[in-house]
Amino acid sequence: MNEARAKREQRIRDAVRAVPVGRVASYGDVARLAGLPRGAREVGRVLRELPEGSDVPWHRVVNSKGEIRLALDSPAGREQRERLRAEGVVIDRDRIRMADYGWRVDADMLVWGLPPR
DNA sequence: CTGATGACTATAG
DNA sequence: CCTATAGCCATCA
Repeated sequence: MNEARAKREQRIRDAVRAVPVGRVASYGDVARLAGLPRGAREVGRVLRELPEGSDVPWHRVVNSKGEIRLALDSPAGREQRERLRAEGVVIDRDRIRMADYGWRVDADMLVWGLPPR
């Protein structure tokens, strides 16, 4: 029905799947990784629509300031904090220090000995 | 088509 | 840190 849309959504989910355990990425980061530099908002929509039990690590996506945007008291909000803490991500005063846990694609690639570019 | 919406973001004060 | 403002863009009523 809507090929283009399905394709974009798939790319966004794949980009989120690329975020390593114990690291987080912003909506904008994910959008860029998915080839949609202006698609931060769409990333949010796609995550919001993920089916229960999806293998997409949606909890590793936060805003550019390192804040979790789901309500603190909501089930999903608690779930996100829970999962992140379980992965070793420190949430200090309701936010995550991106300097420490933000996924730096280039640096990680070097560490993993991947694409030189 | 129009206007409202929003798991967004950058910038200015 | 906070508020305001302005871009952004797919989606929906």
